[in-house]
Amino acid sequence: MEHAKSYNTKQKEYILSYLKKQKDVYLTADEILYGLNKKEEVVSRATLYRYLDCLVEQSIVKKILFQNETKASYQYIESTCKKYILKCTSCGKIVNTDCSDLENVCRHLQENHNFLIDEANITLYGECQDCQKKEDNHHEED
Amino acid sequence: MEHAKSYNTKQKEYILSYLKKQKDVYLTADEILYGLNKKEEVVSRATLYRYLDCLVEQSIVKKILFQNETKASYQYIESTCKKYILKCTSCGKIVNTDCSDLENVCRHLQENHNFLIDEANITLYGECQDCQKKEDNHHEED
DNA sequence: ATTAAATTAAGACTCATTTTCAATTTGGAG
DNA sequence: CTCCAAATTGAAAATGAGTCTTAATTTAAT
Repeated sequence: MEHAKSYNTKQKEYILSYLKKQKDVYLTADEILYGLNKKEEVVSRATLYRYLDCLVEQSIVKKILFQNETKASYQYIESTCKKYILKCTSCGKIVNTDCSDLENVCRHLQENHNFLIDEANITLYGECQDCQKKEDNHHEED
Repeated sequence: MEHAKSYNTKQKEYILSYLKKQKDVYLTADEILYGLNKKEEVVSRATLYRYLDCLVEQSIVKKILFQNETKASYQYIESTCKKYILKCTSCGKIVNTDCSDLENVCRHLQENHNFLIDEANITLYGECQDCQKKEDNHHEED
């Protein structure tokens, strides 16, 4: 009997419904607090963190600590159908994709490397198209 | 002229040569400090962090913040020829691989999704072979 | 040997997150 | 509905990784 009984509270309702409304966005705790405050749905920082942990535990919310960031980001899992995250290390832009080739690699890693990838938890870093173009321009200017 | 002149010091020598000796291991700042202390090659915490930043900047050392960990881990880049990291979320084990399928996906993402992946910075999470077996056993017992 | 610039160590500081604890809320039993 | 134990909350203190400050030391070029 791991989990105790759970009570419904307005704070939980505020937090979860706020996250559900966000589309394709990863929000930090501060951003969530700010968004809720604007709606006058005030929740304390401690409660937010506590409930986020709980939602992550239940696989309702995804928690990501992007490389080179100090704050964690959260997303309601069904808010995007695209699974894989590509994050640009230059401008920070996030591209969600469903690339089937990546899916196939996961199958390959399972079958040939005996490693079962958690596909809901893949983030690749690199440079987006715009930033690649900017790089090119800079080189031409030199 | 961005960078000032750099001096050689025994602290830098201690840190870099310690990292070079490690094979296929990712070490936290604390682990590096502990290792150096044992060798009586004492370096202050501030110096360690400062020099690590510098090594990361120069792409001599790789810095990774694994999901669900609070401390960053560091590795001398040439200490493994295998590029990609598979990390087991059950037991924490790290498997380094060179899987060419993964390499091909990176090419595909460049050619078809216009995203240039940083291949030196790929970590996938999942379950290693041993932990998958353990899971199976538990299910049989139920 | 001199000296300016770079580096160091120690400890103060920051800031995201966690913990503590007293006060409040929830929901089931009566 | 009323009571009450258990769960939850908010405020503030605590934690802990990493950064910054400062005075003292080291480096290396002259």
